[in-house]
Amino acid sequence: MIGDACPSSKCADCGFRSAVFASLNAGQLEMLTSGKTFNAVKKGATICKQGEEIKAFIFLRVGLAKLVRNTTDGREQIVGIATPNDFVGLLSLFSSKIYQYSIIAIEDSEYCSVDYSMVMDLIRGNGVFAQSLLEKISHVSDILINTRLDLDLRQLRGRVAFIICYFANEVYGATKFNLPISRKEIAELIDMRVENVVRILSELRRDNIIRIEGTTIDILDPEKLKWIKVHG
Amino acid sequence: MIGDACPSSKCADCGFRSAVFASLNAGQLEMLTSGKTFNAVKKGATICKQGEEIKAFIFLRVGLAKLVRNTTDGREQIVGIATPNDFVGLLSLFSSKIYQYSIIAIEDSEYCSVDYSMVMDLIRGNGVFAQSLLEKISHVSDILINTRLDLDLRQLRGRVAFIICYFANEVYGATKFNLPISRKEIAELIDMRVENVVRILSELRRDNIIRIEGTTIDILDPEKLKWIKVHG
DNA sequence: TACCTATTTTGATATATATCAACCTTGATT
DNA sequence: AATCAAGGTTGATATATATCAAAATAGGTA
Repeated sequence: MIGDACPSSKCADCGFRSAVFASLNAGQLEMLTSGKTFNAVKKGATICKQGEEIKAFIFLRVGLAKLVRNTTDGREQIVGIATPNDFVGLLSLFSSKIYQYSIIAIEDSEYCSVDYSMVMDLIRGNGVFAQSLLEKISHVSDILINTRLDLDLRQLRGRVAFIICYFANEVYGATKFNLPISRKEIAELIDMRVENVVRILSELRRDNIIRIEGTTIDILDPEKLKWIKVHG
Repeated sequence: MIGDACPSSKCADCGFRSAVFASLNAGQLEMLTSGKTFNAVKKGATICKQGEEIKAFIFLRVGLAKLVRNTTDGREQIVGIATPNDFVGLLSLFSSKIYQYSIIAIEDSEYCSVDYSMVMDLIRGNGVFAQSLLEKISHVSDILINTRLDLDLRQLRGRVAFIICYFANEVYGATKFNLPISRKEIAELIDMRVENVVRILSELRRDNIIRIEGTTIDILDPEKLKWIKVHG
């Protein structure tokens, strides 16, 4: 499960290149290729653990993961969802020596780890790369903060609608999808209690706004759902 | 009020140098010195406005400012407080062409503006500078996110205690201080209603945990306040 | 001073959310 | 098939928070 070769062994061919590594030259890409580690993990696997030393820069290539924070009083809080190409792994990379959050796969996933010191060398040696990394990390942080602020303004109905829209629009790009997280995890993600998540989902179903079949959610009335997300 | 000369006209002598600009060489510092604008503003002044184009990198040298977000439905939300040397002005600098938040002085303040393109040039030309900027922005974002997540776990009593402790410990370093923001602004900062802010402050006073004299707050029982902040 | 207006404060009440308890599903295991 | 554990669901109730109304206070201005 650890340290497999990357399917396309050259990082130059990897889909990620366009995203952050576009500015690297041939030599730097070669360094990256030989220094990275490819990993494939099953749903539920821990990719990195809160509190442990940061040794690598983590890239989600395929799949889905949750960022989890264990609070001092023993509760769990889901900080956000990491999707391929969004560089959530960057989050506290430069501000701390230890991971602020755990990253746990919520779908079968593939990711690459790039040695921390190698990334630092690339930053110092390539200003354009540094700039693009600044833009990425800034963007990821901004989205996270703005999402949180948006959620804070809403009451529970609006938060649940928000999260359904999020998975539909941002993650799956479809009105019908498999919810990758449990009711309890939804609760941890939007700061509410399991019972209320369930209750509100039931209400949305009763009002024919969504259909729930097992783990599948089907949005029947996107307009009404959006209205609840904004006003409710 | 705009474009005054900086008291110490060379950025090399400025207290900020140690913070981010330590890695700049003489020529780069000279460029910075000639390209920056120094500003002194009164309490209440708008330093930058949400939605406007980002043209400069803003540095708070002296004073205190609030980051304000106007929501789509007309409410105001205070994202955070900017203190001298903490580089809150960095927040969305690299992820957007427009300011995500307004910055408004809540005490008489002084700040410097550095042209956006100049900062970009420095990043591209000086990897160590880029790295230190990455660390700063990452740190600022991390604190903001973690604070928000902490607040989200608490109920109102805990949030009010949190904010009192914040001003006492992080901003003024004293148990007795002048609250720089109104009750309404406290409410906007920690997502609650003015009436409840007032009510809880009154409770804290009644229980001899704090004393309130006009705009001054005096923490009488730091231990109890901390307990409420954590458990309340 | 007298007169505004905004902020602060308190109380009564409605609404939203959490808690507690019970039961139902589902999937895994024996 | 029987058992079990975990997640899911619903209802009744307690608690927390928002809303509405009204009064007190402070600051600015004619």
